[in-house]
Amino acid sequence: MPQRLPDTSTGTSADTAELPEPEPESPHAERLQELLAGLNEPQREAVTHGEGPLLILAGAGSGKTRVLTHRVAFLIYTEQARASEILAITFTNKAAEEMRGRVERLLSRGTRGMWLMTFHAACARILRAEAERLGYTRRFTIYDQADARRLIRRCIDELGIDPKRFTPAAIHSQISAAKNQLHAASDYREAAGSQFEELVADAYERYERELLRMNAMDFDDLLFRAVNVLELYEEVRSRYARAFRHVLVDEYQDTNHAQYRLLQLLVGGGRAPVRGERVQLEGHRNLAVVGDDSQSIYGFRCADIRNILDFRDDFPDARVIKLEQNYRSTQTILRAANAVITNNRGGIAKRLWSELGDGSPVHVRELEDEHAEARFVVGEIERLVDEDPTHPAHAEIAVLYRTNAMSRVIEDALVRREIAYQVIGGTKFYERAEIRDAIAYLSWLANPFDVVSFTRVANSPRRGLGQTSLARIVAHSATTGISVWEAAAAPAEIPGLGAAAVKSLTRFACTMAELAQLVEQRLPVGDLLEAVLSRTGYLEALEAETRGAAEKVIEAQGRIENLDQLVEVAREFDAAASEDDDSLDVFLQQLALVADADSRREDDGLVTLMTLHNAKGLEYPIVFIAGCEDGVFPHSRALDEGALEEERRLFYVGVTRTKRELYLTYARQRSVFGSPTYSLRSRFLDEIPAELTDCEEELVLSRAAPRARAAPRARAGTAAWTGHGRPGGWADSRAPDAPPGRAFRMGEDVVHAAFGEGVVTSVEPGGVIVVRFAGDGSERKLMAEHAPVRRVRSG
DNA sequence: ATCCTGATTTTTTTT
DNA sequence: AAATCAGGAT
Repeated sequence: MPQRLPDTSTGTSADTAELPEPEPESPHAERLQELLAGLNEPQREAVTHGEGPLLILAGAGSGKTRVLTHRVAFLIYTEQARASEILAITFTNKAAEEMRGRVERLLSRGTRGMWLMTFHAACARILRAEAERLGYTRRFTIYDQADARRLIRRCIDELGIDPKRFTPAAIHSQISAAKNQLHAASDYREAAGSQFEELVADAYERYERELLRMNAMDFDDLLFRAVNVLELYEEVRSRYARAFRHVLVDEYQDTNHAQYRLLQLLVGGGRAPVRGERVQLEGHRNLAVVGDDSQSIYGFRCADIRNILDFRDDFPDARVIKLEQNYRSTQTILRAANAVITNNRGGIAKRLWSELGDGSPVHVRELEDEHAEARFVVGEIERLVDEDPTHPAHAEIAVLYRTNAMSRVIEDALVRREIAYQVIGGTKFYERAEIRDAIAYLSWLANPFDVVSFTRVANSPRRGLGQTSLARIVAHSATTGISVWEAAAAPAEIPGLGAAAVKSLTRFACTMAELAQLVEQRLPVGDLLEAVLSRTGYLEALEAETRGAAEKVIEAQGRIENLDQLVEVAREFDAAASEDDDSLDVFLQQLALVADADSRREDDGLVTLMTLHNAKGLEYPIVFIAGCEDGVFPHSRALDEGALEEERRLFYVGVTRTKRELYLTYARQRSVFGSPTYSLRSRFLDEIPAELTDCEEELVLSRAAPRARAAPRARAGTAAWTGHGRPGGWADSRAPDAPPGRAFRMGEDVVHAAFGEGVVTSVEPGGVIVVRFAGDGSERKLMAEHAPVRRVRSG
């Protein structure tokens, strides 16, 4: 918020570069000594770097967060920056919280005023202050993935696009990618080469119009619009650029183009101008980025690894510091990780080393199926906790997996053995229907144009306002240009609305008008939320269910509990928040950007379960990685898309979470979508030198022929044919490192020697693609490798 | 408008 | 196996 931005008009006098060595009599001298003690040489160099660009290449476990937090403290102690002049960006809320806590401990005081948050949160904050310049109000709504997808679905319905042929998800991911490259709808249209891309352009244009009309932004817009506003208004850009005298970015390898551009706008610098691109900006260039190209795992979110690889092109004078000493893992684990990652090409050479000794070998286990795997993991956890000489606590153990769906079986096994655990991520608190309903009520109160929230809430609880009535209300608001709120307030004006619907809507609008009064009166959001839940009849409807049919009772009770929890969250917010005029907006913004309420707890005697992606940045003495099978990890879809190297980096991330004991397990058989699938052990397992593992038979065989053991199992995989009509299983998709050009993607235009032109409507495991042909409209499954089919060059 | 049922689809990964 | 969807009956 601009009013909170410090006045930095006073120039830069004493607080510039030259003070790595503190004056002995400086008031902070003692604290500075303390701060720098215990850092190794390169770490200290990074922490005490003065002004100007800084690239820290930080291998896994090399004390990256330590360097960042200490650097922030250093900047403040040496008075190179005040708290409010620091912008420190992380990728996840979890990381931001972690960092805030550690900085507070270092400074032994609060960090208020410091912008320590995710990219998205920082952008949202900038936009709440500046969005009016772009035609939004400051109370704009943030649509999450699900909301955005609903809206896209409506757009493509209205365009008459067959949602079977082009799914909302496929179109959304195209639009999302475009936004992350800072391509507006018009840019996308210009570049569109295929029929599919033309359709996406139509959808994109409409979607954008709708978002603006609804005064709403999706996640990608937060970045895109923030960049827009900084590019369009030099005065805004320079204000923020001056305000943030030091910008620090964690996980820089995961930045995408929009994020990259945002940073350039804030600090100046940038690559040589590309045609049509405005680069080369004035600025203080106090940008410190930390990252590890080997841990880049967000390519699917348009992360561009070149941002870190080319940092020195952007800032030729950048100081580059490598952190290569690992303080986390045993030598064995590091060797295993390094051995795997060397199979990737390119990247920045690093020599990670550790003084922690060899430790145990990597434990590799083959199990019959996912249930046996889960039992093994749980049994081993019990054994370690009871028998291991180090007596690890449950909290020191993490179980990692590739996809959220895999947690279930492991959870079951843990429950059976009565071991307490926590799942990070997965089914998120805020994705539950009742929570989303409650939030939608609040969103519509805050933003009367928010059609998505209105349609979610209007008939929940049941008020007899079905699809047809809702469509009429929305259409009326669109044609007359009034907000849905206003449209709903005057039901009689809406053409075609039935008498019953008019009556019902009148009542509903009245209730909402009353609640809007409460918003006007600045009721604390906790109280407001309670009022919403009771006056709209939402809670009542749920309570009615607890007295109804037996099966639904438990569920309804759970929902009520969840809502109580949300009220609790709101009350905590009220307690913490200052007396803001717009607390409802701030609260909603916070909810939109914080993924899960039940966040990670420590020292709680809980085993932790999470996806490999969620594990980034964390460490555990004991780590299990389950599902090390080709097709699962590396994921079959990643293989199809030629993203093997990214999967390998993900594996690297998983392995390097481990301090001491690493378990890699795989199952010969696993149920996928309810039907049994046979698979081979992950190729990544074979990339670990056998002498580092405890699987002795493997040692002999895999030296001779790495796939020797796998081969017979490939034949065992013949059962896949008898199994459940998934011919080939993963075995065929195994064509190692297939050139990325080979893989077909959904929506691509292709031409077949016999059937003519068509479009890829789905990509299946085993190199099978489904193509719908324009000629006769037929849909056929083809083996991508062998069928006489090729991609039509778009354009 | 709502509810039921059978069919179809879903699983990457996250802000 | 679970969740969502489409179509039809009430």
